[in-house]
Amino acid sequence: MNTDARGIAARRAREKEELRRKILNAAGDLFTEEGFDNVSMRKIGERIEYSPTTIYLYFRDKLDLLVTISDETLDRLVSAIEESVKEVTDPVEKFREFGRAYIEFGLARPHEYELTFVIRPRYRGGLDLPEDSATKRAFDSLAVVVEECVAQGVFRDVDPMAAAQALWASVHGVTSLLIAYPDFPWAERELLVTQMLDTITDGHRIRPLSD
Amino acid sequence: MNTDARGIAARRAREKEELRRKILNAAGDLFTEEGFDNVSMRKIGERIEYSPTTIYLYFRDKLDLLVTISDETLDRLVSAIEESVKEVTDPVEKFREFGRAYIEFGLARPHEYELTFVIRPRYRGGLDLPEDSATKRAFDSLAVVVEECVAQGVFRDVDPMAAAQALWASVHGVTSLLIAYPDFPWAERELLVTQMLDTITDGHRIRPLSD
DNA sequence: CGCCCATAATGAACAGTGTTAAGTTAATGA
DNA sequence: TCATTAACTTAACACTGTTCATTATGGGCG
Repeated sequence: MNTDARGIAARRAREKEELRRKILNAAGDLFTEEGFDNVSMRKIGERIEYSPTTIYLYFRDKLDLLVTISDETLDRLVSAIEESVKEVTDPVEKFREFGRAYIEFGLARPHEYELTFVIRPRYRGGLDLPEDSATKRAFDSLAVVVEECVAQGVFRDVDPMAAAQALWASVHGVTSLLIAYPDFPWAERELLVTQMLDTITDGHRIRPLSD
Repeated sequence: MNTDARGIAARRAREKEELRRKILNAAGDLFTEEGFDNVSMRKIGERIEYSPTTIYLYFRDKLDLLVTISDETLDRLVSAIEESVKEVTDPVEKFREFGRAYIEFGLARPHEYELTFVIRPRYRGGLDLPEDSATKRAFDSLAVVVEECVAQGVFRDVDPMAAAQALWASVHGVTSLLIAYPDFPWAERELLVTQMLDTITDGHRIRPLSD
């Protein structure tokens, strides 16, 4: 979208986009402050100093807000992972880094993470993976990393996609549980995460280091 | 609670308990049929042919229903695991069976599982582990199994509690994701689960089977 | 300039929610 | 038989997401 164009129509378009962003930011902030269910359209309206019904001129409904916000979170998660991973060359370490970066992102933004991976699917079933989405890209590149590990003879001949999905499941598990049960008597967080990543990585190895 | 006693007071107590169960069953059925958020106290009342407010004579609020039902689910989960595990003697296989039985239970009752491990913590933070709870018992015995694996020299000298929690996280991850994203292009379910459990188990081994 | 019209924003309303408090009914012990 | 108490219901409150008719606003055009 060209936001630099001049002229009246362009200014109007800019203003519209501006308010859209304002709504999105207010909603996002409120969702993370109070939790999705405790945020009403009226509260959002109040915060941006617009009538609640104005929001409906910019978003279909409350779920549309959730989806839009969580899509942005998804993009940021993928970016963060790609950023973390691109420095690592060894494929096995790269595999491990995918998991580490994922957990780090989620634990740094617990509310956004929950919004995206826990709340959203309960309203909108599928995490669809259009061919060009950042999510699909991330998944594919993780599968490629697994293939490299196998090709190098370090990993057993596992199904790369299944291995990628299993890693996702594990890191999502630890992330979401740590968020959901903050008062559970967890083992020291660093130990828990490290040990999990070690175990999964070594579990794929043909011949792991014996301590 | 003595439900066999005779007399008027006893009959009354029985009737009260009966209605309590009726409410619980109706609520539980509705929760799994329609989802927690889509079930209103009025709907529950309608199903049992009582006024909605009657429910408040038996349960503090809607959350109390959720907590009570999910506590029962938790008990059944633990029982199912104990049942599955008790036949297995080899500690490593036992460790694996903990995970397998957990996933099996969750996938067989997806709505109950979600209610217990996804929805409930979003309303009531802590999964508290009183000393005598079934949950605590299950966790402890899993940690013991890990200790046995270490003692036998099969597992590396990992922190048993961290290993138990990491296994929980992984199996919760795969269970909850499979439930939450039914339309995701998952690898074949059996393969995904088996490969995950293999990986985690082998990841703990000092000397795994090389493929 | 002054009118018209599209666009933006709003207020009122609807059907639904969880929950409380006052009111009604029915069964019991004295 | 009567008063008491437990069980249950009715009415209401404050709130929700959302729709629709209404009002304001500001730019294009005669």
